[in-house]
Amino acid sequence: MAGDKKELILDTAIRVMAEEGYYFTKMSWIADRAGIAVGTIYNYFNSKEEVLEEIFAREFKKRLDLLAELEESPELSVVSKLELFLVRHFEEIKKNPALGNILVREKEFPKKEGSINQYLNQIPQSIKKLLEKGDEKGELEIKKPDLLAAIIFGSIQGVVEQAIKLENYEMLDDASDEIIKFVKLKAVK
Amino acid sequence: MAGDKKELILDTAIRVMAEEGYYFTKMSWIADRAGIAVGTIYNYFNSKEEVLEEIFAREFKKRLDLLAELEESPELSVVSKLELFLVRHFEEIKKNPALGNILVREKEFPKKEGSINQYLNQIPQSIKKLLEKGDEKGELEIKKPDLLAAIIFGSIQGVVEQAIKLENYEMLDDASDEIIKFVKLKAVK
Amino acid sequence: MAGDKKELILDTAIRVMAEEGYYFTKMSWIADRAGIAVGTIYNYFNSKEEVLEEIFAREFKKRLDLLAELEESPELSVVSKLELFLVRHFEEIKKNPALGNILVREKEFPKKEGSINQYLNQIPQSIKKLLEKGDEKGELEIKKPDLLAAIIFGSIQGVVEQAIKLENYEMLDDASDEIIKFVKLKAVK
Amino acid sequence: MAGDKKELILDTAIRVMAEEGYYFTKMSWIADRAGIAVGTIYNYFNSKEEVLEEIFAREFKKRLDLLAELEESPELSVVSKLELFLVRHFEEIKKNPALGNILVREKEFPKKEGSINQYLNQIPQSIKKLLEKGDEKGELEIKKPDLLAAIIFGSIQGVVEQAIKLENYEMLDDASDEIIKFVKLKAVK
DNA sequence: AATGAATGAGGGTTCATTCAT
DNA sequence: TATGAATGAACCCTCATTCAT
Repeated sequence: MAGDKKELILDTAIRVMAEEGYYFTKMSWIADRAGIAVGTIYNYFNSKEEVLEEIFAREFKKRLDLLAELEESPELSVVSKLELFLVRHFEEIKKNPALGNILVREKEFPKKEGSINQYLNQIPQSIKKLLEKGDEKGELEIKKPDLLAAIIFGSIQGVVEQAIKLENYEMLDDASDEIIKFVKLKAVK
Repeated sequence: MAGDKKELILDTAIRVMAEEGYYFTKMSWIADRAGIAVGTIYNYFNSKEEVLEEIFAREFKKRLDLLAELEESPELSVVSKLELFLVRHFEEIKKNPALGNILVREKEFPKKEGSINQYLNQIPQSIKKLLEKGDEKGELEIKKPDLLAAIIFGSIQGVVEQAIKLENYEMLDDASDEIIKFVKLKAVK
Repeated sequence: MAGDKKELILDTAIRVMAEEGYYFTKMSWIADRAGIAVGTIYNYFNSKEEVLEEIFAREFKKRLDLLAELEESPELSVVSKLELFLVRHFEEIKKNPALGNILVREKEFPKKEGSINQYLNQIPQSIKKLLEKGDEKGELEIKKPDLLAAIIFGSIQGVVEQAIKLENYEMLDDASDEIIKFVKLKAVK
Repeated sequence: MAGDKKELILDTAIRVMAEEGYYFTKMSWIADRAGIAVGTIYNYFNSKEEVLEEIFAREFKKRLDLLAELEESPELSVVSKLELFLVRHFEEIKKNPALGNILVREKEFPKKEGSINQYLNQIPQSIKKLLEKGDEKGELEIKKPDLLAAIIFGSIQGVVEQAIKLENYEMLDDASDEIIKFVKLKAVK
């Protein structure tokens, strides 16, 4: 019940923020769209920023959990792991493009530490680790893991961004295939 | 002289916004850092948003001009064109990372048409056109130009973003090479 | 039983308000400290202000009752009456300094008539009446009863205030003695 | 000019807060009464609380300066010093009773250190020091300086409070005389 | 009688923008 | 052109109060 209310607020916030952007979104709009009072939002969140943070925290947790899970699957090749990650990520975005929009766009919190930025950094970090593991195992040959991780993460973001902008969500179906081809360039034949 | 003042304001705005983010940046901070009065900014710009827009307009104009120029160079292969574009872009970012930071991060203007978004969309559009040209000429085989353009543009953004975050600007030197390898995957042998 | 709950609320309110001040005290804090729900407070009081009013009403009733009782004791001199009043008042404060703190500090209700101010005015009024009675009886010679009552009432408040601030409650033991010396200055020898 | 605006705000704030109490006073009322915009107040003060603090700081500074000045006048007896202090204080209150009202009433800031409370404590402290000096010099015999200072300070506050409540400002003319009689009780023969 | 989540009016504060000098 | 004090609409957040359970 209480969980439902928090969920309702988060879902509504995602929709409003996706349409308007975090900066333009007014707490009262979220309340109106959710059919509740402004004060109610503050029974579940301490601030507007915290609402956005919770969205990021939840979604990035999902991705990081998946990455962690994949990392501990010795039977899978690194390339397969990455592929599985991409497929799942794009599936999620397809289910909720509004969410993707936010995840891809809101990057304006350069100062505060315990915030959105910490999440935004963890994905490329994890991708980098995965690539390095592939190098160690002799599966891949990675000279510049930071660069490669940056490219892969950037590709993911770029695809989501364009898919939403062009409202062409089919693009997401082929995206993992295409990005993975790039990784395979580094495969030790 | 008047141009100098406008330039001073833009340069200062880039630095402040890169550090703080557009949203957090106060007009008075820009004025203080530039050593001028707030009112003076409004002699050269109509609003805070316009300052950001001018930054985007200038930088994207540079890139779009280059792309247009390249497009009209029949002697160059499409891959070379893209490569030249990437090299130049990363060079510019290396010269002024603060600028890169802004270009990559400020995406929160979903509503207004005549704004930042129009620029952010033109680059992938141009890349797409370039790829399609390559396909037409039989140089490349591009099945999904939107997707590929999204990946390339995303890669560019991702590299800049990580280079700035990790303060590893050498990454930018190798970035074009790496991204171009990906395009070459599509080359008709 | 019901009385106990009301008493519990008042006691808790006194403690919280003494620590934080009426303005800063939140109804939820009182509820938390009392181990009850906020709503329960509203079963016994109509508003936050009414809680404070009840505290004032009760404490001032005690003092005014005592003053009325003393007034009707023809066997006592006016000086003795005042002395008894002071002794009892300071005893009470010593028993519950938190209460004294509130009584002395909360004076911010200048507008509403049926409120705290009515009580705060009654004590100096009663002191004044007592002094005038002494004058009529030829026991004292009081030229400016308002002024003298103001000084006596102010002294009482001042002593309580400082005793609490300095956490020097022994000060209260000697206070009546000292203040009464002042009244004796007006005694017709 | 800038000083004038700050003075205007302070004067208006004193009047509004004297009528309504700090708690009830809205920043917009002060602005309206002063004929300026709300924002203008914030060009001179950082918060509502700071407005009140400045009022206290200024007025208490005047008193403390006077006390310090008197302390360094070896030709004056301690009793004369106290008398001069009282006379001046009551004169000031008579000139601006609204101010007196605030000084006497606003006591609700029990937590924050660098605030009103620091001032409210300094006066009794200074009076205490003065009394102790009198004792050292053999002019007075003070057994309990804390208590006596509390009584004197309380008397002062009480007189101001009643004078304002009863709108009987003549009371202030006789107040110093009366209070000083009390101090003289402690004079060595 | 007790609960505590929901309410929403209200207010302090911010800050882009203006304009008289 | 440059200035920077003045402006006031706008918005986040608070918290006393309510009421369905």
